[in-house]
Amino acid sequence: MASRQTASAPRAAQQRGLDTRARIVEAALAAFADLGFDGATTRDIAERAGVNQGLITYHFAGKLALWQAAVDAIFARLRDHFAARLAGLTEADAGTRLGLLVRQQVHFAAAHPELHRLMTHEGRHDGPRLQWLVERHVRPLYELSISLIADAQRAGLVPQVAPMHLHYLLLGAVAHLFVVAPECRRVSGVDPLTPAAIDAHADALTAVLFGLPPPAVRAP
Amino acid sequence: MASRQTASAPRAAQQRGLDTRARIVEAALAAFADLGFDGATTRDIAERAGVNQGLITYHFAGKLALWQAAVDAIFARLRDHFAARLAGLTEADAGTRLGLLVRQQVHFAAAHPELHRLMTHEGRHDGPRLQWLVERHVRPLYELSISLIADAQRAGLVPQVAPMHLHYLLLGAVAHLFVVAPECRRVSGVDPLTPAAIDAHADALTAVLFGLPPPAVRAP
DNA sequence: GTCTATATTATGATAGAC
DNA sequence: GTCTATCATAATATAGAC
Repeated sequence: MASRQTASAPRAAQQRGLDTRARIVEAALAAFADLGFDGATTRDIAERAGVNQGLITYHFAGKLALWQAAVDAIFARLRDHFAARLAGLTEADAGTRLGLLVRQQVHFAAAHPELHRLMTHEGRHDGPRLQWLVERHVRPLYELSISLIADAQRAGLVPQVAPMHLHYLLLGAVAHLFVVAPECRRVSGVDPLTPAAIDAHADALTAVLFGLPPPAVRAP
Repeated sequence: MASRQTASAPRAAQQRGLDTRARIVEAALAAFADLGFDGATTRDIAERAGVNQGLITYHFAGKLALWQAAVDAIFARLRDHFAARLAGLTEADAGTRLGLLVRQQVHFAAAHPELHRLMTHEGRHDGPRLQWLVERHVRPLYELSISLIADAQRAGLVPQVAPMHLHYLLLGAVAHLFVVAPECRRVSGVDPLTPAAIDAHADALTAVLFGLPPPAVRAP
């Protein structure tokens, strides 16, 4: 990496650089999720991160490289979330597994709406950015999702329709409420980001999906 | 309106102006749905409409007024769609009515993905534009949706959860596939905008929602 | 590593010819 | 009604001081 110093260089300056880099990535993630690639400006990102605009060019090759770093960060967060909460669940039956997975998706979407906001920006135009995003992050998750849905179908837990449709149907059902949270607040008066509303949304989704009341094992 | 001529003025020029105006609104709708208010440029809109950029300033007070005209146009299309296809269905039972309504929403979202693309752009930031959008267009539709959901719940057709959650859950489930159609094409190889895929999505949604195979009465 | 200053391009809006 | 030309502003990226 261009900003990495040699082994004999002062550690303090190196550490400071990494912190700044992380703060820039965090600000970039928020900005890109809010406004999309073209809508977000490097000036705004620098301001959100509390640094000068010139520093972005120092730490990243350009706006695209910064966007890629932000995308990597949010997908890493997604993997961490599910690795931490669904580990050692391979022995549970397919129904319990899918139910918890769906609840965890709702909780993640509420805690990190940046992911779906980013995806709804990028998913609508084909091009080099979408190609990179799909090959690097989306495809593995999509294939995992499809195989889990097929498992649940073999167990008779969800309708026997094409898994692709079930996948996108669930994705939209899980996340749309949190993507348009300000609209929901205005039209209904309810803030969907409160813990009670998040749980209510997970309950609604599992009730619709399984035609049943929510499972006894609740998500943390 | 500033462009309206007096009664004695030539009708041909007036008609030409209205046609141009309509073409600009159409191009603006596509651009705003694709890129959002800030991302879309008046130059791009003028180019898509095949007119000069200066004409936009002549026909509309500014970018905001053009955006409002585009929003009015897509919501008028929504009302026309449902007025034409669900008229005289008040005698049908609540189940048939809700099933057909959901199928029609899928068909509309596929035929006019601009509506949900617009809403997912505007719904995420509060401000004057969202306020205008909600008060003018969203609130009446939201209240209609909530009352239809409550009807279906009284008939025992859908789970007894808060109608607001069911509303946003359905909206996302209906439209997300079409909003991110390019992503779907890349990751799954399926074009969601083909008639077969649209029907398959409607089938999947009704199967999940009612826990049943699709109804005998199919949407046209 | 961080900042200031600036070159270059593209935006929304306007003025005025036809 | 429609077009060309242009202004003022704000964008990304760069150069160079500290």
